Amino acid sequence: MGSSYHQFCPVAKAMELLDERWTLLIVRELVTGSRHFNELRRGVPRMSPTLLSKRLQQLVRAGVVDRRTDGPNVQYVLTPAGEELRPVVEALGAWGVRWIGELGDEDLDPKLLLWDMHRNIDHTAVPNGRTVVEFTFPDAPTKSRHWWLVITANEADVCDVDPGYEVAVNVLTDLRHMVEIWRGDRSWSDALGAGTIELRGTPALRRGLPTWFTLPAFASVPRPA
Amino acid sequence: MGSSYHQFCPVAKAMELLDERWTLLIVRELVTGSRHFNELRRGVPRMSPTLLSKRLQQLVRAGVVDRRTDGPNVQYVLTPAGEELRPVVEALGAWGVRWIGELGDEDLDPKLLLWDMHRNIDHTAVPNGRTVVEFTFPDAPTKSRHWWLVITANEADVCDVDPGYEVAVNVLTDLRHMVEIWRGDRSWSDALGAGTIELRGTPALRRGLPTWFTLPAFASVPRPA
DNA sequence: CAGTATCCCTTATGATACTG
DNA sequence: CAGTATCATAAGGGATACTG
Repeated sequence: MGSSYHQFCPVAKAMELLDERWTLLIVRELVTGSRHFNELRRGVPRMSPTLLSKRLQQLVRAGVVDRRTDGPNVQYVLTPAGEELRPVVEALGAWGVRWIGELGDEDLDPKLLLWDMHRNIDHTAVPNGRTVVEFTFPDAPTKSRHWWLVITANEADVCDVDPGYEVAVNVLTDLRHMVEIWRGDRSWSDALGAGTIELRGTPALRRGLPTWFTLPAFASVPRPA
Repeated sequence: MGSSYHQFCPVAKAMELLDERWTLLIVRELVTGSRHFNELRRGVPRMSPTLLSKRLQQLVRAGVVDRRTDGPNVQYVLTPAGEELRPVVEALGAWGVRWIGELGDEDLDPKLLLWDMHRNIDHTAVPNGRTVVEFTFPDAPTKSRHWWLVITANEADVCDVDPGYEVAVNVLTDLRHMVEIWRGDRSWSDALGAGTIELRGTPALRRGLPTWFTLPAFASVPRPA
């Protein structure tokens, strides 16, 4: 646990738990719906598993997370106390998207982007059967230039190798532009109009694609003038 | 500045700035209205001035705080971006007061308590002229057992030595109980009824005293059943 | 009042490899 | 899948004293 501030103020008491590196990002992952250890890892890929494990234990001890085991099965679930951290995460997201606009190249992780998109798919909007979306980031290093999202009725998988299925739509854009759309810094239609992003596929599928994804909540936060 | 999470998520970007030790407590102080270096210090007494200075510089660089100089006079003021951290601080306070109830003895700092009370006085409720409130914490070590609040029309001073003026009301209670009232864990009337706190003075002044202070915002947050 | 200057030292955490 | 084990480094930060 973080060391004490020696203050009775609830802000200080809350931060004793929450100001440690990574902690609130794990809460964010849990709020987003991740439950399994390796699922959480994908949301915080730069964190060592040792540290993730330690943080989860701290959150359990703090009463924020419940660790449920069912045989070999392990789940991490937010307690009521943890669930009430959602407004904190949302407030931070809203603030961050308004006031920390500048992203470094270091912040642009295609794997993280695809991971995030894959769990925000509106399956009711995607055509029936199997739909494959290919992402091509011409500016990315060779090995992280191509990604595939394989979407079925109630699942979606991220691939960094060609799964071999027919591609419905190919999304061509610089990684940064795709991230900007995803964060709500720019709308699909703006980016398409400006030509910073290109969709390849049948007109119907190209028109449909932007509706297949539900942008994160903070994307709709109005930006400062 | 805190090191990068290498994530484009605004929660992560926000936390790169805010998850460093003390940072959000300084923001809390600024939100509360403190402007001067030594005024801020009193709100985070366990922080070394070097570190406070460093944090303030970080906040200035991040565009959250504006450092204004007028000759020898220095003021730290929240920018619009900083002002918008208020909801974050409030969300943390509301969460903390609901879910981090247990205070260690280490968290009970009488100086901090008096400092916090002194800036939350409703001067319109206090009798005209000079009003002195003495606090006696029988459980505290000798040197921090007695405190005085000297309230005048538009000022209030905290003293740890008897200022010599006539005392209007003497508040007698364990430090912990006073903190509980201040945090809203318990109401004045509850505590008075239970006898965990005692007021000495004329009936009118004793009745009036609870109205002289405006409890912090989080005090009114409903607690979990 | 508004900070700097040092100094030491713990401990947090990144990196990597490994296990049931 | 769900973690543990180990290690070495950096640096974060506490304490204290001092200055214009």
